[in-house]
Amino acid sequence: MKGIDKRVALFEEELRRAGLRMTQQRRLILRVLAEADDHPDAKGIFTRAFAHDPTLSLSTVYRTMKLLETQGAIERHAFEDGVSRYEHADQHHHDHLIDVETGQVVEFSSPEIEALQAKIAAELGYEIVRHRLELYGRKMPGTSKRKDVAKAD
Amino acid sequence: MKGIDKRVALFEEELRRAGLRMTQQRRLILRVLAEADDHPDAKGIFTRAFAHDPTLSLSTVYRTMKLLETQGAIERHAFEDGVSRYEHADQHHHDHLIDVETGQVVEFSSPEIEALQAKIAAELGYEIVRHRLELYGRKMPGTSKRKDVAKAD
DNA sequence: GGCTTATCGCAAATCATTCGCAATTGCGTT
DNA sequence: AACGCAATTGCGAATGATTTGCGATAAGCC
Repeated sequence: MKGIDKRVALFEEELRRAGLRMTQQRRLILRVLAEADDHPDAKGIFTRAFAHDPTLSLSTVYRTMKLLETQGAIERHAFEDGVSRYEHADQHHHDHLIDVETGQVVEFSSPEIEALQAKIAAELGYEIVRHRLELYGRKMPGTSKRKDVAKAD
Repeated sequence: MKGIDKRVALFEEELRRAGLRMTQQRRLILRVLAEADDHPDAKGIFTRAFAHDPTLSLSTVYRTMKLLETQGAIERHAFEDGVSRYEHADQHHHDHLIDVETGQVVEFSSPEIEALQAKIAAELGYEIVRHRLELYGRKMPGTSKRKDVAKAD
């Protein structure tokens, strides 16, 4: 609740700097995103925001997501279900593990894997611009470790 | 040229076993796929096959790709451009490095990364069912290493 | 050769996402 | 507080990849 308003204000500044406007719908979508602890898709964001403002349109959600992405405020991911899912980008880099049964998304990061990726790319004569790493797994019985758990819709 | 016919024959057996038929169009698509050393999408496969049989339809290509995928004869990949690309599945497992400038796809495999993935998943209480690893990179000047290079359309 | 039904070609249907455009609304300026 | 204009919105239509319904065609078994 506290960090959210600050983030919205910061974003408004960035917009202004680019000659853009902080509209009611952008403010609303931003709030929905900030309150989300999962990886919602456009329709999911629209549904949540629509509850607060029934005049909002899905097009505006898509347009805003694109804007937020180019501004670097959010990250877009396309998992195997084909739709684009979003999450705010104020955190450290991480990859995703998707529970094939529930669709739940668990975040993780591994400097070792990143290092190996860079090494492999270098061996092939490339430098990495970005990467996509998704693990699709099934919960093992008996184990109960936790870490940055976030569920998808 | 030799292995192709054999592979087609093997596939025909599998089809028959499932009560399905080896049609002209399936034979043709299979041949196109076997001759491809890249990762073509449905339209690309259609174009190549259409050159040999102008009565072929794109629907048939899509239907055949789905069939081949469920039969495990091919693998489908959806890189960042959004379209599904296919490659025959008779090779060892590998991941992909995509040249962000040319779209060229380089294949590689890393037992170390696979091991790390399994370890990470286990720590989170999961066992991996499958994964998706794509590196997007840019060719480094001066370096000239090669390895399993395959270009996209 | 004939029969059954899997498969095909075609056009229409989906689905997520984008776009065109007229109506609206931020917001810097009076 | 009102003005003016470009940025933005909502809506519906357009897109592009992929799927599907259906009548016509052709595998494969007798």
